[in-house]
Amino acid sequence: MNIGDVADRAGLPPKTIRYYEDIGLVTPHRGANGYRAFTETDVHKLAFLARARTLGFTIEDCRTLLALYEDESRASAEVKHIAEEHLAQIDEKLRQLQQMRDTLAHLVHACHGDDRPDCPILSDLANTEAGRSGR
Amino acid sequence: MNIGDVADRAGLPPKTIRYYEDIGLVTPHRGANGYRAFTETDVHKLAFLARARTLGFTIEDCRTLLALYEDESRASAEVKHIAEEHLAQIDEKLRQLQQMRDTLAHLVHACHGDDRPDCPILSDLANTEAGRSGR
DNA sequence: CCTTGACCTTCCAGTGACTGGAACCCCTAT
DNA sequence: ATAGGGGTTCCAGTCACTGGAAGGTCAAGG
Repeated sequence: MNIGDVADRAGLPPKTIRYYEDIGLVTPHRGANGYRAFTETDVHKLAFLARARTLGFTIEDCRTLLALYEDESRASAEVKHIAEEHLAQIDEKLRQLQQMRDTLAHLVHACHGDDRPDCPILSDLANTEAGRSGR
Repeated sequence: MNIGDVADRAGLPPKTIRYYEDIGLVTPHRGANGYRAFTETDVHKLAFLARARTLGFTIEDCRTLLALYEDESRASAEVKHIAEEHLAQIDEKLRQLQQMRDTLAHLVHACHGDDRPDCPILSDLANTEAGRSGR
């Protein structure tokens, strides 16, 4: 199968698939014309990667997960460990983002947003000390 | 003032301050020895930038916000507009992250995580169709 | 005066995970 | 023969820094 069809089926742009080959995540064979010739297994792997990426795993995590997937004698504990670490990072990021959101929402709410120059948002940015803790 | 002290006061690494000069966010003068000589105004600007960055504004947003801050005849509506767009992006990102988190938490919960190979996490990744919608 | 160590300078390269674009080749249909 | 829609490689750019090398400067202590 050619890269375009694989892209459609795996849900990844051709560019990304070429990139994944570059970094050794997939190793499709080549046809006589120099085109990449993907097998069903390749497509399956790429779909696996696409799904793992949408769950936010890093490429290196994906590499490991793929290896575990192909290792029939894996321990599920290993997979779970990776997922748990990732989950913890997501939680941390969520916490930070939520904090940002709260502060920002508060500031946006406080700004009247008309043609006058007074602006609580700029005031907050300017005053390193003021209005930082507690919200 | 030298860059190290400014770094301490503004809460930014020296490297970052040099980078900000590179991209034209601050333009400190130079002393006879070639060292950057920062004024109080520079420090204030850098603290402003540091705060804006912790709120997640892009560098380009920061540039605009700084310009607005220094423009006494600004309209607060302009500031508010930038903040609202940014807030919307944060909300979108939060939504995506939360979705990721939910799916991932579900999978982690379902995986027994022992030395056996069976693993719902890998199963999910492998089956593009299954178990995708609804959780 | 010399040295030590902490600071400062510039410049180059790398990060993560792609993405855009140029220049070129190949295949199929008309 | 040609037109189009594939495919190929390679290089550069994204974002906001960050690390490191190679070298200049300054204040304090011996």
